Amino acid sequence: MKSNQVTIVDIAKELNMSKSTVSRALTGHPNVKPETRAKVLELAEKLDYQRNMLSISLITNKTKTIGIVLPDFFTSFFPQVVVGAQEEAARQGYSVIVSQCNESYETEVANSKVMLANRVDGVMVSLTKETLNYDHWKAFVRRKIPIVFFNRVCEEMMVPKVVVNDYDGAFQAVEHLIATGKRRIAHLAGPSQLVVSRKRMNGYRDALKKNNIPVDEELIIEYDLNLTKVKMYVKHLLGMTNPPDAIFAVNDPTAIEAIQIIKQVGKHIPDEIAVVGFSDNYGSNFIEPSLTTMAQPVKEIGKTAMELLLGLMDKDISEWKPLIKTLDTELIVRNSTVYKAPE
Amino acid sequence: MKSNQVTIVDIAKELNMSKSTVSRALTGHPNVKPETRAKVLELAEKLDYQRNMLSISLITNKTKTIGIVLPDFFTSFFPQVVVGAQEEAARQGYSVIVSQCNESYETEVANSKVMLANRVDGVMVSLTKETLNYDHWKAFVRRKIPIVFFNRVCEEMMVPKVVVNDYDGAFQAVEHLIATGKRRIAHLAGPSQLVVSRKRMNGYRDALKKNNIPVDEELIIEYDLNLTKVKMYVKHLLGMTNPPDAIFAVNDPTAIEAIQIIKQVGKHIPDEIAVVGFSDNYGSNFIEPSLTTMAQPVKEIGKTAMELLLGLMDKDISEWKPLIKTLDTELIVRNSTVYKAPE
DNA sequence: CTGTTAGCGCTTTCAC
DNA sequence: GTGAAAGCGCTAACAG
Repeated sequence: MKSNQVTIVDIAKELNMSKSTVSRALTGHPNVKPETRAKVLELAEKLDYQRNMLSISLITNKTKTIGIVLPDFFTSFFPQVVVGAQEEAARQGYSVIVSQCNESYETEVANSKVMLANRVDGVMVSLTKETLNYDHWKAFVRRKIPIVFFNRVCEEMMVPKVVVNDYDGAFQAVEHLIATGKRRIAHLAGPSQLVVSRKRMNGYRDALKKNNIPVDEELIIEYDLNLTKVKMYVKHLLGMTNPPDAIFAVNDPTAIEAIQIIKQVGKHIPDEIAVVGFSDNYGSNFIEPSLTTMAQPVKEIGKTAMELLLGLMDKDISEWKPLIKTLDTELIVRNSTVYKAPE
Repeated sequence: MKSNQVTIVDIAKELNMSKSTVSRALTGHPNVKPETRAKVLELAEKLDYQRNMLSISLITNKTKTIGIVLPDFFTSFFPQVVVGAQEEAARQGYSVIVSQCNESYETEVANSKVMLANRVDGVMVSLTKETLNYDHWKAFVRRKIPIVFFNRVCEEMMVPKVVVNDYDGAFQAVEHLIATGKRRIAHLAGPSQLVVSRKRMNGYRDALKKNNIPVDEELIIEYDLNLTKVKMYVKHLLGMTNPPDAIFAVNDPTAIEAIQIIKQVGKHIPDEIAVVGFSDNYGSNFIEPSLTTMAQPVKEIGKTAMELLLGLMDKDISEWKPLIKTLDTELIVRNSTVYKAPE
């Protein structure tokens, strides 16, 4: 089956010159007679010639393609990260292969193989909540393919990472609750294998301690982020003899779920129980009451990770400093902690 | 700079055999002595050999890669479509390059070039709201690269398309409003260059006509989907001497925006004014009041489009029937049209 | 069963 | 300035 794409040979034949000349004309090589170049360019334009990156990649051993591997596409978080990353990649002449893993470790491994087979020049990775083994990513380091983690990072690998100040964010969020008069603050935490979960947990604990509020382990529920379980947890918390007066949730979907349960039960937010989330996902501003949350600079995360990654491109592996970029979160106060009547 | 990846030559040299034998062993060719194959496979495993798809693609003129071009990543709609599409692609051994265009025609054109340069085997496309010229997509047809449109389709190109029954959906949505006793139903419509906008508009008009409700052009506002404008439109509608008692919005973000304005103004939903959206995006179920909407089978759309596309792969261009697959929407009745107290 | 050869589309020496 | 030849990593056609 003959290709339908115009090649350099086609142009060379048509113009009765060598392919090297055509190639030179096309790539802007200086040693070409202007007249020749013009002829080539004109015909290329006319025939709608497109360079075949495949062959170039084969020669240069570079594909100008970056792989992005994500745990999920469910909330607005990761898609927005992709937007930021893709913009930066495009700016530097790279394209992007995205795959999401449905939070499955197996899919993550499979996706990493796809990236390898497609010879990406680098990968930007956020781990699934199941991932405990990193061999498939270490393979990239072994092959000297740059890798940058973001959000859900792998602590044991000495490669660049982009995170937000989860500890500080959680700390601030909890201090905000304390400032509004709350004292029994529960924490719906994420699974401890995720660094973000642990950091947010620590921020939560330290904020309480700093304010001389004893940490009540009964108020801390660690779960696997399977949202269907939130109902049970919230009901349990509300049914305690000494129930919490606030909930700090590890992320917005959890917080939103919690708000809905609390409303069903008929408790008043924020007076009886306040809620704070994390990330400022799409929807958090229009749930009723609107959700107070720590906003993450989503596009910025994508952009930064991509910049870091592309910066590694020409460098030797020895220069891959395990640089950790920490971006700032921002507290967005909404009605789930401080009620403000609409104007 | 030497590649860091193990090649067939490396294995052949190590094992002291020809590269063709190694290649055959690796690809499962029958004519290889089991013993030889075992040796090759073992070493390949040990050296962590990965086939270079680039060279194979160069030979076969197939990349086993599908491009997906989307107008935006803002709502949950397109990311979810990607999930469905990617699953199906992976199932059939294809990987996927995704790019989103920020609703910009120029970016769409640029992205189409990237797809071409990367020699994708096919593309799945949903147009930006700006796109009026389709030359960049027609180039794919000219090169016999299969193309399938979905959601925001190009009517003038005779290629397969995946859509939902926008007309029927709109019709049903409006009839639902009428069934709840509404008579003055406004329509916040999308830009008329989008087929979906026109179809939903027609469904709206016909539902009114069928129920002997005169179409009042003053109640129809066509806009460019720039959400910041919704406030003005809704205030205008509510301020009319004979204001509408319901709004049918072209999509959920518009409807959600409208609900927030209506609440600000202090009108009661759904009694004074009901609202219906389209798509059942993430968030529509937990806005207060929750949004009645026509749900689209998102993942199904992605899966179907990918199936259609991959089905075209071995076919000659003459067999690309301009098949249009229409998937069904489903009315989800929530509190923005029929108030139901929580249990 | 295995080895040799040619070639995918392009760039890049090395000649002239 | 331009052409000829080699080669990126792999497969396929042709010999043995």
